[in-house]
Amino acid sequence: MKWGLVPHWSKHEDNTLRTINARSENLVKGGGMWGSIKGRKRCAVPCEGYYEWLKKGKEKLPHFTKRQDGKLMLLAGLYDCVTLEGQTKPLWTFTIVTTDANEESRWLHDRQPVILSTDMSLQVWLDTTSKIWTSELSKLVEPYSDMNSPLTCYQVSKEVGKIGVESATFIQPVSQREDGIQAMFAKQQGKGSPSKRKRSLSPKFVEISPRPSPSKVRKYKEHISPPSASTNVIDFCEGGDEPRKPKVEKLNTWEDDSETEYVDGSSQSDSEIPNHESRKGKAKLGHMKVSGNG
DNA sequence: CCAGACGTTGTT
DNA sequence: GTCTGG
DNA sequence: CCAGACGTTGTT
DNA sequence: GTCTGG
Repeated sequence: MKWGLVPHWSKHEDNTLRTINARSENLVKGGGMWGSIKGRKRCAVPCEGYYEWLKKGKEKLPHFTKRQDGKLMLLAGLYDCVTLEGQTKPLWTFTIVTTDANEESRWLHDRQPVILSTDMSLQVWLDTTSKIWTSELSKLVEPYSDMNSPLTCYQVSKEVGKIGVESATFIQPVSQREDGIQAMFAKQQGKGSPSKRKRSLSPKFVEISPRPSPSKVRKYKEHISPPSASTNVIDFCEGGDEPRKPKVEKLNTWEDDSETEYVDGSSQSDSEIPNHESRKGKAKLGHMKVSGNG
């Protein structure tokens, strides 16, 4: 299952219609490419939270938003499945529904994923038996306002924005990293030889694979990548109920190949679309399970 | 009728 | 798939 | 050090 | 190619 929904009527890979987000306004409005999907193929996307880049002039400061209670967040999503011409394997993809940012998070960005915070909302969203969009669903995709499940948001390391680098530590507050005790300690240790300093200053993350050169990445973006931008970058983790430390089962590598499991017990290899996309979506950081009918 | 469009966020 | 414009 | 940016109009 | 921000 890959982030970036490819509609089931697609013949070939079409990056312009591979959407990472679906605007709730367009679901409510009706018509368009969501018409044939929104009534039948809704899913929930579990994650620790989502990244958003605060634009401060020229600066782009990544922030992480999550539930204050530390439980997994469930985002409203749509999914689809298509076997493209010349392919044998079906391609499973999903998109995340966005809505206006609520007042509390508007300082950060004008959009926000739709968060399913109650059993009720989850049930309603995942119930596709009617196969149609209802006014009840339209209510669900309004800006987040569940006072019983408050969110929290804080700045995180800019490392998260680097191509080809992944770490569960990216969801930690920047105050505990760049400015914090760890960094101080690292600097002290490095006082001696330059080589030691270099080593001790950057164990903030584990570099999994060689970072491609900017030019390569640029080419890669131009030719292969899905929509050039994503607002909501998600770290997916294993499903579950208990709050826990982010557990990274399988970090992305440039030639990563992971399996996605589905509720029906089947699984699919994720090898076709290489890392740039997963890097954008971080959809392969750990395993993701998709709930819903189909 | 048929061909063509259908999307999102934002340079992560 | 489904709607719209020509 | 090295990844990433590298522009211009704007006001009409 | 070259500069700069982190």
